[in-house]
Amino acid sequence: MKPTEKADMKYTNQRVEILDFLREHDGHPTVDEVYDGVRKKLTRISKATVYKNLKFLTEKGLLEEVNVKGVSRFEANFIPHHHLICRECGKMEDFNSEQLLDYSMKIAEEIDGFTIVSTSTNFYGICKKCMELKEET
Amino acid sequence: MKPTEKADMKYTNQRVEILDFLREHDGHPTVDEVYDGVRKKLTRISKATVYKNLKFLTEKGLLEEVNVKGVSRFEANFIPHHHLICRECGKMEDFNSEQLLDYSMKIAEEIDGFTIVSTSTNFYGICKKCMELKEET
DNA sequence: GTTAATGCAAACCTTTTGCAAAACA
DNA sequence: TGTTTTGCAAAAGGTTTGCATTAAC
Repeated sequence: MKPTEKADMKYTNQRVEILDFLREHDGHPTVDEVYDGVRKKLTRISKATVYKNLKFLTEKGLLEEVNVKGVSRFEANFIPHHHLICRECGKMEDFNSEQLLDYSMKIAEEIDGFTIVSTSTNFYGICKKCMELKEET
Repeated sequence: MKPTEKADMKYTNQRVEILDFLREHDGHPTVDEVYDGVRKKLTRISKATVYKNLKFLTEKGLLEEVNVKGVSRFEANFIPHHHLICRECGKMEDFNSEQLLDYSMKIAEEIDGFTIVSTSTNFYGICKKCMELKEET
């Protein structure tokens, strides 16, 4: 959590459940997945509330929005990291490499016209499951 | 262009103009920017045609779709490269570093459960223009 | 001459908004 | 109690689809 962004916000049940859900699911859930997940505990939550909170929490800096194949996904992991992305099914996993972060930030020093504050590398390929499906045919 | 993807497609005026436009504009145009740009030459083109073609050409592998702040953007540059992304305005520029590509692919060799075929690093920060705007206030 | 692509309008999401009621601090 | 947030329903955006017409090969 970014301390500077704490501000005056109310920790409603809905908000807490959404944050908890995202902290427990690091597979970068979509809006619908968050909605379905949170609804198991808060059966009466509306999708508008999910939308409002995902937007709000992203603006506050408590969540990060990423996008794969045109679909918004959310994550609560603020430790800088990389992503493994399946070109077939859109699945997205976190991948850590301190080495690569360091290397990228070093390269960032050469960049003009942009003040770089962070980097993240996407690794594109095919996940195990999709690979197996391909081999079957 | 990926030769394997050439297949049987018709090179209509609309399609050619969309491809040309994207090849001449490496600033990762949005759908609306493509539409506005192409309409200067083909005044009667419909937005549905732009949507259909952007989708079709992306599936054929002639375009790549990227996403910044929830907005789809398209590019025709298939030489592996990185991106400089402004967290303020969403502007996106290409950035080349053969070094970093090599380094990332080397790291990719360690990855289990994903067969990695390419990598791309995003450099996040603030562009010159947004930085100046911030300093004014 | 066939087949594929266009343009228009309608249909379809997905996301946002307005507002009274409820929940938080 | 005052302010923020919720939930609902309606509105707004963005994207896709159906189909007759037109263009490409």
